[in-house]
Amino acid sequence: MANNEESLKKIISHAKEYGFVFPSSEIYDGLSAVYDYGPFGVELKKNIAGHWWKAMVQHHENIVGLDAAIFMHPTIWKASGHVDAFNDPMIDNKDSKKRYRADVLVEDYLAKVEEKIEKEAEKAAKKFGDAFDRTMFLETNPRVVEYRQKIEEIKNRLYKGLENNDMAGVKSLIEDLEIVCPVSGSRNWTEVRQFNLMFSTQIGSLSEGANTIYLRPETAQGIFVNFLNVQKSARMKIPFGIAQIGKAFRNEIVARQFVFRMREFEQMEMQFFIRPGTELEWYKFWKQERMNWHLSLGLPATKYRFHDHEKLAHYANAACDIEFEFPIGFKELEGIHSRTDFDLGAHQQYSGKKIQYFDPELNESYVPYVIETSIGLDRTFFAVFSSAYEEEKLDDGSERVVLHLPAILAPIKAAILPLVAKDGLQEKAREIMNLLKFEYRCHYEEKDSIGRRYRRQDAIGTPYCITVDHQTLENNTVTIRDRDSMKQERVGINSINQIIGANSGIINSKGSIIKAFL
RNA sequence: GCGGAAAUAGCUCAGUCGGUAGAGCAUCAGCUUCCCAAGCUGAGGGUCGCGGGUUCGAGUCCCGUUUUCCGCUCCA
Repeated sequence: MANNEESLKKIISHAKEYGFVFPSSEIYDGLSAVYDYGPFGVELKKNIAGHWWKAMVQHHENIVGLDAAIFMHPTIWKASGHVDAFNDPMIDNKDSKKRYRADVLVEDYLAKVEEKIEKEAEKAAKKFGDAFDRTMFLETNPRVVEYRQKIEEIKNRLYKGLENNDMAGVKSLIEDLEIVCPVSGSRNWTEVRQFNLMFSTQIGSLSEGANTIYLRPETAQGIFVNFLNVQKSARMKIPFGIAQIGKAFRNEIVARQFVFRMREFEQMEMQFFIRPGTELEWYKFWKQERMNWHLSLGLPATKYRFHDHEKLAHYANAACDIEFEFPIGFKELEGIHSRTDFDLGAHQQYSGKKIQYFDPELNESYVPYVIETSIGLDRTFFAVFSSAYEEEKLDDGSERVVLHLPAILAPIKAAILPLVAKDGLQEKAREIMNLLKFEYRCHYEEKDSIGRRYRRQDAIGTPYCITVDHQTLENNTVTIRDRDSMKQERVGINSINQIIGANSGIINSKGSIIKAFL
């Protein structure tokens, strides 16, 4: 564990020092759990997203893309269950460290008062026997009336507080009632906090009456509400999928561990629509298909594992995670869920619009079932970056820091380096740079010794260094250096393009081509 | 959110008893022209996270706060 802590720190430092990831708003002390991607980070991230998009949309004829807006109609979040499930006021007891729903604490208190009324009523019933009129008693007995007034008062304050988002009011209610923690028995409470997972903002001018809308907490709903648009416009037949890459926002209580859990993050999701009854078959298919994609990146297979969910979410009838061994341990990287017809069904109900598919083979209409694959782009970045990082001890006793990034994902595909900055080598190197730069992101560098320049490229994961030397001027050949083996080969200038192209396809770190997606 | 630890240059860190802000690496300019970092010369870069307090004087002591890491908690 100590080693992992160390390695996480080193990875964060490296990410910052070499322009991959910066803490957000750093000059203002930073913003908790928000990060910015630097010049090389953005390239790596875009390459990951592009690779995923290709694997999903380009390589599967029955998957199409979508880019839905972050703002969506508020009712969508009612239909999806996000509003109800994540709107609770919470309070912690500082002594027992237990967390409670503030409204439940108050309701428990009310239940006790009700009990007292009940006891009074029982007592009176015994006393008066057959002559006891319960309704009359409840309305006239001074002690009971007092209790009932108190209940009304408390309820009023509670509901007013909840409705107006007045958490301080709810807190003072708990204080006034002298509610104690059932565990510690103390009244040492924290403030009441609304644990709403969703960020909200207002849309429309205030004069028109502002409406609260939410920043989407997942991209999936944008796909569901566009189901018919996509299916009809692209003439899709079930089974088919809709893929989307986009930002989502969650107001996490604890958002930590570098880019693993951020408040603003990017998801790559694909919802696959199928015939009801076929979901377990497709679930199995996508489980394997997605794992194949991960393995095609060439990171060690031992770093991946499935984690099947035993406790299923309200919408799912089968679910698993693909977990990756981050420096912080095995954690969720991607989720694969069989969501049944929960989402489309809910939107059909809430919108009042029929969301069904007419299946010509069955000659009937139905609400399709859904298999979801949802992967965190930032997490994939973290997975690739952290497992690529190596402090390598070399045979000559020296050390280098190298990122063994899959060539297809590397921010810079090749560095063009004149061996020395004279004798016309620079001009020749520029020529080669101009040949390559329209096809690949390349880097030209003439400063410092050649060895130092190689190391700099190693540190940002550039798979190839192309060195122009005096021989280049004579016979148009260059040396091409492989990042991982540090071996060099002399090749003709006109074959460079092909070499980079072939190897910046889908290869693993050892250089062998993975066939799964070719 | 609770508890613990930390915060000094881009990175890693030193800074003694409270007395003028330091190093290595990195960066930049030049020299060198060499196929795997650490050759030479020079330069830039810091309100010591931020705000108070104690003191003649605070990077150093005290309080608060922010951020980060760890544990707990939470997590569709």
